Amino acid sequence: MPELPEVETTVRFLRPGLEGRTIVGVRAIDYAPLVEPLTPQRFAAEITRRPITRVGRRGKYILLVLDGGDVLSVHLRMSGRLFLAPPDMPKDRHTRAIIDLDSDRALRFQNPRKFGRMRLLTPAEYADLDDRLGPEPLGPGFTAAGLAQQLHDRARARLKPLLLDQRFVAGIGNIYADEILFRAQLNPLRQGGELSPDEARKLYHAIVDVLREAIAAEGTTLSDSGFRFGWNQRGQFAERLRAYGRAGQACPRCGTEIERQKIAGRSTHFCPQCQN
DNA sequence: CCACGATCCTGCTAGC
DNA sequence: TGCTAGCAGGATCGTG
Repeated sequence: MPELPEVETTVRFLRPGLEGRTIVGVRAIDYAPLVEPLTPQRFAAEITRRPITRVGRRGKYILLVLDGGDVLSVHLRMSGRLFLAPPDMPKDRHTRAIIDLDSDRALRFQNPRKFGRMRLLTPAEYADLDDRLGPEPLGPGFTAAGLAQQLHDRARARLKPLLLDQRFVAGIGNIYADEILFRAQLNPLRQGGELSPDEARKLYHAIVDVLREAIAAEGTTLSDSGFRFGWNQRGQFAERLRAYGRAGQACPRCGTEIERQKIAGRSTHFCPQCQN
């Protein structure tokens, strides 16, 4: 569930409750890989008593910048939720960590599938992470000319796996990749190098516009177990999806049936008529 | 360089 | 209605 718009929505709701607060303890870490390579005890000891100076996002990573410059990064992967709750709220079976603060809220991490990860990074380690990620699609460094160059550099790769590649552009996942290609009227099997300058520009604007609109709608919640932010609120973008999850339904642009096909190992939804 | 499949996990649901 | 196989928003690694 969590792609850039969902992570950004999460960050916006966490920020007021986290910035300026100090971590006073860590509870409920029930499986080691969550905080590897540290042990849960070591992880807790390392972050306890440290003030949070800033809350940010890079791609799909949530970043808590600690006093001194170390970064606590949180990746929600497929099923993670991160929210502020009363410290004494009973933990359910998906609660994987509770970070206590010097306030009346605690930061709670829920993660049914245990794919999510938290890591304490030194500034140098964060710089490495930053280097491994492509441009922020909503940042000043992402331009139409830059994207055209990147498409040239990755000329033989298909568009769908390209958009999913976090080194290409940071933050796009399966839902928004399909929505972006629908918006740009590009077939997911097209190769980066074969796009005309006009098509590359369309792709650029589709990336920016779809992500902005999804953030404005506070993300996509597809099911009861899907993405939530704040106090269990749902995102509103699901009702505005035009390709993802709509296999067999009429294309909202031309009426042709939306097709579903496995590409890059991921279910891919597109209009065979107007994405050609 | 690129595609593909396996892997890490658990919950949900489509189909029988 | 009840069961179960297969699929799911992510990322990484090994193979060909």
